[in-house]
Amino acid sequence: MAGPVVDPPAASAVTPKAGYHHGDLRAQLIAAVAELVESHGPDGFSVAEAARRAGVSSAAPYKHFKDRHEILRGVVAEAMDRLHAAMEAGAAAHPRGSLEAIAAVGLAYVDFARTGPGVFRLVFGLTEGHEDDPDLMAKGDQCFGVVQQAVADCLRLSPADPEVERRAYMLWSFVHGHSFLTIDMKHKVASTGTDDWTYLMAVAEAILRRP
Amino acid sequence: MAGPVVDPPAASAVTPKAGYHHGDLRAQLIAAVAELVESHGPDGFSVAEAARRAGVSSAAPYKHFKDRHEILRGVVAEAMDRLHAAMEAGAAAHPRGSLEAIAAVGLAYVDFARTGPGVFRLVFGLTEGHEDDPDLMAKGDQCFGVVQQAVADCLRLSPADPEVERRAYMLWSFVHGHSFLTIDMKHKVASTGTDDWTYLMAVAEAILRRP
DNA sequence: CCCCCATGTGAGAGTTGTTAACTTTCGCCG
DNA sequence: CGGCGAAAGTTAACAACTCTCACATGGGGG
Repeated sequence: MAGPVVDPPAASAVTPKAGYHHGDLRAQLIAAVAELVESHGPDGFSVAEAARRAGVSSAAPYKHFKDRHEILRGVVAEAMDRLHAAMEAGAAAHPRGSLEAIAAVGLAYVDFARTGPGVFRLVFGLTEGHEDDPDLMAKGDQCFGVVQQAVADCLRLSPADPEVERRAYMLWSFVHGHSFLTIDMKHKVASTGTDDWTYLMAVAEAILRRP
Repeated sequence: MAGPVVDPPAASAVTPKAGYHHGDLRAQLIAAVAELVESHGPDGFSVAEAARRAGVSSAAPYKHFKDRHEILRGVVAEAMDRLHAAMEAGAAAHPRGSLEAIAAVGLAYVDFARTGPGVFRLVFGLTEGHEDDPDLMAKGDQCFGVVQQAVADCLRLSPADPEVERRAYMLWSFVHGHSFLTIDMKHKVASTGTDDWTYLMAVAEAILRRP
């Protein structure tokens, strides 16, 4: 790729290092890359620029990551952890088995997408050399697990019940689709006619209170 | 980027040119890029490699596209046309206003995603310099229009009716989400427990046969 | 206290994006 | 029919980027 990747080649939110040994480079690189992905799209980042932002030479990142793809994977892993935590928190904020708990999980998902559309798309668009990174797959399953558990609680069934899996999948498609559409079409917002919470409650009700 | 972008640096499905003047370079570049995106991810393509595949010098593409982003946009535009056509065809294959017509539109969508996951993701992940390319937005609206029309027919209301918009959006979220999940988790397929058609019919019914 | 190795630096090879100046070919007009 | 201008290709060049290798550094465990 040619041309400078960013507008102000310096200046960043990640505070640079202190001495020769950085002490926290790996995390700072991930933060810097997340920022870049957010502002310039998934292929609008460069290892070099991330290094610059962290205040290290352009070769330093390769002590922590095999190649640029591995950095992306790092960003995704971190993001999925955050997503998982947010979903758990959403569920925990309401009585177990309530529809509210389910809607809250969905809302956490949508909020996650809206506050970091670039990273969100990265998370679900990663298909380079890591189609089946076991670590990422595990984290993905962990997230789905939250939905599954909430649905199981609501239906008073085991999480492994096929009926639970079916409805959890339905719910997730819905939330996932809404998240994507909502960040793709920032124009014509409020296509739902209502706010997210009401919308998600309606969906949860429709999917869970049926034969 | 470093390193060759593809495995066999030559050999391609797009047959190279004939004489000095290629005659069809623009289209062949788009085809080549679509192939690359499909096999190496959205940022796994390079203008140079696309040119190589089309049998021209690496500067030739710039006679047809301003920069690499414009090539991507070309790929997306072509893909959206195909998607739109497939959706229309799906709707046309069933009686107007039937649930089947709606399910068929959804199935076209899902099939499109499945047969070209890379391009599909590209279509809905394009956020570089063209967040609001009027041409692409128009094509997007065209696609949503098919859903909207099918829903309107089914409910016997005007496509502009807010109720139609609301349900069309719901339906689209669902289909969109299912499409994404289906290509993301190729593993644990058939999470729905049924085939796509049955699934989509159930969803259409649930969303359209309600207060 | 000292040495070791994880973590940094610098230079360099190879690739890419993009532009500029050129050349070739096609079709059209006098 | 000749030539000419625009469209479409080529080569050359530059800056940036990825990634490697040999070397430097310094903090923590023996």
